[in-house]
Amino acid sequence: MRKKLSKDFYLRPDVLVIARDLLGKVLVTESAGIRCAGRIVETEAYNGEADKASHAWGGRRTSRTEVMYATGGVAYVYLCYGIHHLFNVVTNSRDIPHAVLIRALEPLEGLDLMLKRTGKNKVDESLTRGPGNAAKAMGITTAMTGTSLLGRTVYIADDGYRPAATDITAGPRIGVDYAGADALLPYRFYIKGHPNLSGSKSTNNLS
DNA sequence: ATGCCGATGTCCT
DNA sequence: GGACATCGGCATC
Repeated sequence: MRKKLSKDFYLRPDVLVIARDLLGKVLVTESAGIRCAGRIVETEAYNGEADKASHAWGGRRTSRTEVMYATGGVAYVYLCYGIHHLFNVVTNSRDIPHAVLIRALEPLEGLDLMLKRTGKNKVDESLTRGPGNAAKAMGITTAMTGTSLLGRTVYIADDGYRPAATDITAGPRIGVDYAGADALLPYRFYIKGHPNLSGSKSTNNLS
């Protein structure tokens, strides 16, 4: 039984708490009556204007990033390296550009459609590992940016699953070396040892 | 197991 | 023109 997360979940002021709470929740998309779902196993928090790794660093506003300043509970999807569509959840109040990047999923439902979208012929760990792959499998594109997460096409739900607190780990974000000291902040959250995690063994604290 | 490379839209200098 | 919240393939250790 899945219960869609309410607006209040996204309006909370601490994006780090939200990024952590999203671990174990279920991301759902629906298109042409077919549903796909995946459990969130890796996230990254982007902490607003003060965070040098964020697209909203220094209060930058462009047509691409404008949606980060919207009231929490909408999608921010942007094109990375001109190829990959990356899915983020916008949080906090209007004009506070907090967001959480969904970096990896455990596939749960709609596997046939995920395979079709990604052009793969079998389900393996790579199907939803990493933000580009996860969005592709779920059918998420930049066309969805600004979409409410309280609707039907894309949302996040709680099915009662709770990761063990001892399995939740925080570490530095991936691919943000340009952000100087902010690159070292432990803003990446993940379920320790999960097979769908992005990053290397060392970044996942596995020897 | 690790490292380099190319693909390429949006933003910045 | 260059950098970038990435990925898969191929080369090399």
